Amino acid sequence: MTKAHGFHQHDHAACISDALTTAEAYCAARKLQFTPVRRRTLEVLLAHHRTMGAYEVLGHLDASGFGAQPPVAYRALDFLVKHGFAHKVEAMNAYVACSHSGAQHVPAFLICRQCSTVQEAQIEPMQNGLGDAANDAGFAIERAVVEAQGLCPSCQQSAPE
Amino acid sequence: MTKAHGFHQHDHAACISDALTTAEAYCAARKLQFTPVRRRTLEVLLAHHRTMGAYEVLGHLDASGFGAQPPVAYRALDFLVKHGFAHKVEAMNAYVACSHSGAQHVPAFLICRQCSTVQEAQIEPMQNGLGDAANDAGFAIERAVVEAQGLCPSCQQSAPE
DNA sequence: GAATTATATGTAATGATATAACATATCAAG
DNA sequence: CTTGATATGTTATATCATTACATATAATTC
Ligand SMILES: [Zn+2]
Ligand SMILES: [Zn+2]
Ligand SMILES: [Zn+2]
Ligand SMILES: [Zn+2]
Repeated sequence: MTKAHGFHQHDHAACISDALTTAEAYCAARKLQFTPVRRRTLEVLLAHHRTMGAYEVLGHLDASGFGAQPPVAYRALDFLVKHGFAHKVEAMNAYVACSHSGAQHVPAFLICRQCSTVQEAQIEPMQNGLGDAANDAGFAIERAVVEAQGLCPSCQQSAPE
Repeated sequence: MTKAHGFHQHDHAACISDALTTAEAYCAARKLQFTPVRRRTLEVLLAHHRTMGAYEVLGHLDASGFGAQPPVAYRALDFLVKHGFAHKVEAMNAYVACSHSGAQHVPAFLICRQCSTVQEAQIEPMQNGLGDAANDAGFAIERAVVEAQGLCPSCQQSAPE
């Protein structure tokens, strides 16, 4: 089975299973608790393979027998984001599974304003001009949010404006 | 009078008056309506010289005799953002007056996680690796959000952790 | 300059996103 | 087994943002 991954197709089943295996191994190595609700949250993000709001994720967790209140989703999502298994897309207040699981990276997103599809890209940490600005200011960067908004290939055709 | 601007001091009164003059001229040239509520909103952002939530801005507008309901602030802020007089810091759901008023630019922010001070920097649009990723994907970038989170110079001393 | 259209403002109601606080349960270490 | 740390569940509340609609002002057309 294939499914859209960003703007292309790919083997979705393998993609899910790889990401779960990677997360499991990462947690085992660091003695992090990859608990059922955290695992299920990652599964939900991976299965949908697009950005999801916390309440949408929560609906799936509730349906799977976990708690039904917002902190259930927010805590699991915070765990996944903290350890790099998922990212928060700040411009959408939404979450997405990481497409480069395992690799340490600065995530960057291409967000289509028409169809809301999001593709994760990788950028060079200090090669974006921001590093220079931070050095000049004496600012110590810990995390970077890089999000581009525009039109994806297919939406450029349907809305050529 | 001087006031913190990002991480340094500067002549704040001149900074406010320059930005208002620039906005006024820009609007006059394009026949945009720089109405009292829009002007006051920019004044409020400029006077505080830091990020402000929409409801905090709304409080000042209400106190100045404008409407007291959220759309009053959101509409004025949207106008300012649309025309480049202010920016939204997505990672904080907050707004800040532009520090480079008049110049067309891709805004980038250095956000201190401890004191919440935000400094605006400028980056080269297509020189940040994101341009390459977008070209590869056939994605047409219209707008970019670039926000670095970390510790500002003074907070590095007080929290050297 | 009156009629028409577009733009802007004010308000009420609601929706969407996120956290604080606290009780209970489970896990890790001594 | 006891203790302390971590994780989960629930209630309530805080914070951010929009829809819908009425009224007012500005720009355009005749
Ligand atoms: Zn990633
Ligand atoms: Zn699209
Ligand atoms: Zn700016
Ligand atoms: Zn600081």
